[in-house]
Parts: sequence; C-alpha cells; structure tokens
Amino acid sequence: MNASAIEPGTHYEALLQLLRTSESIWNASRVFFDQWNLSPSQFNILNVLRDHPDGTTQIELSRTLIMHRSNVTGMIDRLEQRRLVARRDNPDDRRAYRIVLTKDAHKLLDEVLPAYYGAAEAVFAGFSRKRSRELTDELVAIERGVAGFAETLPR
Amino acid sequence: MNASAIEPGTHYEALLQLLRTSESIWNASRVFFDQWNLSPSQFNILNVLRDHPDGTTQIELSRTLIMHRSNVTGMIDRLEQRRLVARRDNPDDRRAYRIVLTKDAHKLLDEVLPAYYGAAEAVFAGFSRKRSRELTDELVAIERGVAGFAETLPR
DNA sequence: TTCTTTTTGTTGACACATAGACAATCGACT
DNA sequence: AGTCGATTGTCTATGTGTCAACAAAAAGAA
Repeated sequence: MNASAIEPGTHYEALLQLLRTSESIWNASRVFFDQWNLSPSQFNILNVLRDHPDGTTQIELSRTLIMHRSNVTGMIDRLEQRRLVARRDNPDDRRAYRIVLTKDAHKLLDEVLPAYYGAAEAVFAGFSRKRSRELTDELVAIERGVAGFAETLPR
Repeated sequence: MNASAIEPGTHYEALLQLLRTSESIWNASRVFFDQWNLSPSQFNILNVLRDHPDGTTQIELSRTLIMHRSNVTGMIDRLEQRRLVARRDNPDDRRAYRIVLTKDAHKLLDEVLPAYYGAAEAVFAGFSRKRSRELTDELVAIERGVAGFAETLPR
C-alpha cells in the first residue's frame, strides 16, 4: 500500500523468497536436463513443439515462451544442428518456417518426459494436491499484481 | 511420490506457475531498474555491497549471489566503468580486491531503494502479512524439496 | 624452509537473453 | 494493379550466465 516505504517488509521477504526458490528450481533443472545434453530452454522449445505436429512458426514460439524472436533464431539453429528440429517450408507464408520435431526428438522426449513429470512430483513430496492448488492460485494472484504494477511503470 | 509419472499432475502445474510468476517478476524488475539504467543483476550487486562498508571480495559476492566468479569479473568491470563501484587493494590478501560502493552509488541507491521496497508492497496489495509469511514458508519448503531432489541427480 | 594444494581473479569459448536495423513478404487499401 | 504499413526471420551489438585453463598468491604439509 505504502508506495514509498523506506524499509523492507514482510511482502518484500516473500518476493525475494519467490525469486530464490524459482532460481533453485531452474538450477536443478539445468542439472536434470543435462542428463540428455539439453538446456532447460531447449527442452521448453521441444516441449511446446509436441503440441504442434504440423509445425509452428518461430514468432509463435517466441510468443509462447516469452522470448525475443531473435533469440528463437539461435535456439532453433542449435536444435537444428543437433537434428532435433527441422525448418520446413510454410506454403501459407513464405516469410516463415514450419518448425517441427524430428523422429530423434520424439524418441528423446519419450525418455525425458516421464522423468520430468516425476521430478515435479518428487519436489512436492509431502504436499497435498489441495495445498499445491492453493499455491498455484496464490502465485497467479501475485502474477496479476506484478502485471498491474508493471503498468504503472514508464515504458 | 510416483517418480515415473506419465502425465502432468497438480504439483507440476504449481511448479510451472512458480516459474511463470518468477519470470514475470524478473521482467517487471528489468523495466523498473531501467529507470536508473540498471539491470536487476547490477542492482543486486550494489544492494549486497551496502552491507559491506569496508568492501568485500569478488568470490564472496559470487557466493552471496550464487553466480560463477568469472561472471562477477565482468559485472564489476561494467559497474567500475560507470563509477558505481571501485576495486580497492586488499592488504590481507594480495590476490583479491575489496569491492566498495562509490559516493555516486550511495546517492543512486538512496533514490532507488524506497521505490524498490514500495514496489514489493504494491505487488502484494491485498495480501495480509500473515498470508505472505505463509507463502514464504511454503516456498522455503519447496526450495528444500528441490535441494533434496537435486541430490538424487547424477552430478 | 621447501614442496604441494587450494584459492582468487582473469581470460576465452560458448549458450542464452535483449534491442535495433534490415530485406523479404504479407495484407489491406485505394 | 500498385502502394504502404505491418510482420517474419536474420544480423549485429551488448549483457548476463556457464565452464575450463591459467598465473599469482595463500595456506598447509613435510
């Protein structure tokens, strides 16, 4: 409420802890995906592509994963070199590609995904479903708070 | 529990939402700190240095901020160029520096910090202190779960 | 003391992220 | 049809992160 607070408060602590926890998840996921020589970002791309059997454009990927389109170029370059994705022609739009998973990628994901879902459950050992649903709601509310605050910022 | 789950579950949803929320906070903070031409990482370094009036070493900074020491080199290089930190000699250890804030940095932080704490409270508008304390505890528990899981991973 | 191991900071190579400028293409409008 | 603004992907520059290899210095062992 007090937009010119001079000292850190309880909410500030919660915010910091949220960032800390998220970073620890991200770091653990780096080690986890390294088992298959993947980065978390690479996995995210492959995971999104699973939902698009006919392929999707790079700009669409950039929107889904909230990253700049110039970043997608490099990510797809590296995944293409590893033969995990392919750039197919897009008959509807000659500016864009249709990015698709290769057979190798499907085989890789069949291996990774069960371990991936299992890992999420392992991390939450001792949490009831109810509790993690409540947590999700809480986090969504915070995300809305952040979005609201961001609008007050000079862009 | 079930370490070989085949499908995403409630816990998985919560984990994803945690990462999403954290990313939205980080992105908002980029816009926020941009008002003073700072990156979130640069601010974090300055903020840590406030607690060390006599300076601290780069390796100590890397441990506090959980980043590689080679990254600290570049961060301090850029902050030094902007005259926000200085590398002072360390009489106790001629390998290391004592990194200290400059007067300019103190002046900058006097401007940033109130807005910073205020922003945290603004994001949590509508949250009681009790609720954000509970959230903090929840997040700490998850962080422990992550650490536990990470230990089961091949390093 | 001397020998060995560890630690500190830098460097180079790379991955991942942004922003801005650019060419090719698309789409809408006249 | 032709024109003009928006979109798509790439390129360059830069910041932030990792890791491995290196020199200098410190710390420990003999």
